[in-house]
Amino acid sequence: MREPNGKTPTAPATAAKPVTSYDVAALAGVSQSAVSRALTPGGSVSAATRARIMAAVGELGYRPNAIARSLITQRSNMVAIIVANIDFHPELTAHLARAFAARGQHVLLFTLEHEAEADRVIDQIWQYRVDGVIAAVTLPRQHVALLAKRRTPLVFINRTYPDLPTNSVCCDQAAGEWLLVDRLVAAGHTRFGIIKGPADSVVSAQRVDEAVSRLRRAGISGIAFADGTFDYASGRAALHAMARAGDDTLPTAILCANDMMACGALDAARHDMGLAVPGDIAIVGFDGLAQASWASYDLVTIRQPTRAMVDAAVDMLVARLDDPTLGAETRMFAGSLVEGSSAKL
Amino acid sequence: MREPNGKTPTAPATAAKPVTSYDVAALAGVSQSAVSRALTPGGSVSAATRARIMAAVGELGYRPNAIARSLITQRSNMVAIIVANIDFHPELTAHLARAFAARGQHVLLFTLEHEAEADRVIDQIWQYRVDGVIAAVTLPRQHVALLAKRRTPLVFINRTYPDLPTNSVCCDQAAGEWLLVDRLVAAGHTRFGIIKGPADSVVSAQRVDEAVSRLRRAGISGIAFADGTFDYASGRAALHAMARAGDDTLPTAILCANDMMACGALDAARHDMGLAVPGDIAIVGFDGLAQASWASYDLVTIRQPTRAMVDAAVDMLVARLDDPTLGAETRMFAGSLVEGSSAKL
DNA sequence: CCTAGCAGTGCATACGGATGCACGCAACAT
DNA sequence: ATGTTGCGTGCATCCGTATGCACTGCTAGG
Repeated sequence: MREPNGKTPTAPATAAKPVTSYDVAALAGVSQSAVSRALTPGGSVSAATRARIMAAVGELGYRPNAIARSLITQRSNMVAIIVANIDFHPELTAHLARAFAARGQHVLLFTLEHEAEADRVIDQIWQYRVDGVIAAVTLPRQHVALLAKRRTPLVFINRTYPDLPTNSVCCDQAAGEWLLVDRLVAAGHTRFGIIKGPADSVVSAQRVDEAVSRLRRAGISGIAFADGTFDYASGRAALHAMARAGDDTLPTAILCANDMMACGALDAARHDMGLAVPGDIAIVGFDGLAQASWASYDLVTIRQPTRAMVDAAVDMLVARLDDPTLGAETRMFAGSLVEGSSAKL
Repeated sequence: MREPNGKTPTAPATAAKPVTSYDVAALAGVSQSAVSRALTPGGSVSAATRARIMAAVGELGYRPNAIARSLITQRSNMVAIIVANIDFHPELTAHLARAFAARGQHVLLFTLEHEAEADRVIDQIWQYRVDGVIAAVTLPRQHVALLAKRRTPLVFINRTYPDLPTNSVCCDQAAGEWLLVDRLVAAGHTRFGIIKGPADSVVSAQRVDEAVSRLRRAGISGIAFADGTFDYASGRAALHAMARAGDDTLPTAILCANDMMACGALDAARHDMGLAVPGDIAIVGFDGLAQASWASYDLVTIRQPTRAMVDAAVDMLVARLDDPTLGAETRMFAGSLVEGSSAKL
């Protein structure tokens, strides 16, 4: 059963026992180590032997077992990607997957809805001995420390830990918000509203804080706030809430913590309240979401250079796989103003 | 170096050699097999021993090595997900990831842009000895056959192979298109246009074919066609192309192979051509994309029950992991008509 | 002609955990 | 007191690949 019998030189369509390097070695008349060396780029094998082995590989349809290889080499060639809610940045995940595939790394995908799930995820990540981690979520500090202790490279996207040496690739949220605020102020707006993202999102907090401080600096007070959860419906509801709270003094400019909520707010203004955008009210977002530039919205927003950021993150991680002694690094990218028609600038 | 010396009862913050079940065994004063059994649900260990082992596990921070476990158990607890272009169905990937996480399976994500990449992907999948595969893309028949031969369960989403016994979870595209066509015909439309998806997409082909045959059946001919690539810009461009080609006889109803192109077509009509939707032209899509129901678009479309389909696919796959002898099965889901305002029905 | 060097090869072992098997020991029935 | 269960435990082995080491020839240098 173990040995191929003489009647079936080519593999029969039955049962298909997993074919190992020993099978290849037997067929090629060499040792298992020769097979291993023949398949390793730097392996020391004669051309003739390699040819015989390759022929056997082809005949048996042998593929090395990555699991077994990982066990011995102590490298899984897998990286974990942790995203908070994939719906919000689909292109990010897609680009990451492609970029890692190009580097010969495989992607283990983890999505979490609440920070509490981070425990479970970190546990799994560790068990699978991934080579590195890309996190587009905020992880508890103890987990960051744990990964550092395990010498597992970790690169954050759009978040940093001021007191922890972490690698990260960020879009300059401050510069982006300042630009938006400055342009809106210059356009004559004095009554501002801000639609926040979820309370546990550092990205939202950062954007909102920067906007507020910049507004204060411009001498503007009496900012209206409304809470959202980064999704369309919450942006739409937030503008309604603002209208209810502010009686008839709705702000003339609304800063949204992301594009999706800006789209919701825009629809609330235009469709629900019959307001003209940007005539009666200006609405701006942040992210550079594809849909935000669709003609019906055509948002004024800050576009993050997602592709470049992803490439940088992958570069940074791969560099640390090759040389674990590299120190912490933060690469900052500038967002670009998208001059849409949802605000007169 | 290998043995913890007396000076550091708790692990020092340096170097952090990987801790194995042998380390735990030594600390707890038992054999390695006892450790393994203590961590296995059905393991035969006394309560006292288990407690000692668990204490040691906690002290050392031991986590079993999933790679090593996979090697011996012949189960990686990983499933591969292959998606064509994650941007188009972000929620699909997200739901899959969550559903599998809930079943204790991990997700290896593969994205491909062209079918040619399937070779590479299948190779990788095989090397990692994944337990199963979910494919939201069309794979070459030889690869389907290969996976079947390797006894790797495979579940397709929204595609079937008429002559191959494959598992799949589908949304009834025919019923959906028929419903759209019937309603539009009943509403009095006689001049139809169809915006196709990419040529290599079976989903597009299926939707278009069903629409065409239903229109013929209703005695309608002279259908205008335009090619798209499933994305927003191509939908917008397609309507322009149709207007150019058809001189001044633009169809009064446009069937789009997906929602994203429908959004593009709608913007082309409304913003570029100054047409009223649905007054001058009716536009319908297919998918039930989140953005399609945003107020600015409010598309008439067929919503696929994505969550239910994903759950079904995961159920189907997991069932086949537990019992590989299960036969091929296809589960069909009905889409639901979303009565938006992009067409008068 | 002798020896150093080197390319090729096989042997043996390691990676880390799961599991069949045998054995020790206690509880129970006879 | 003896035989029968059966639980808890350790020993040994296995999964499939990579790699250090020893060994074989063969070539080149002296």
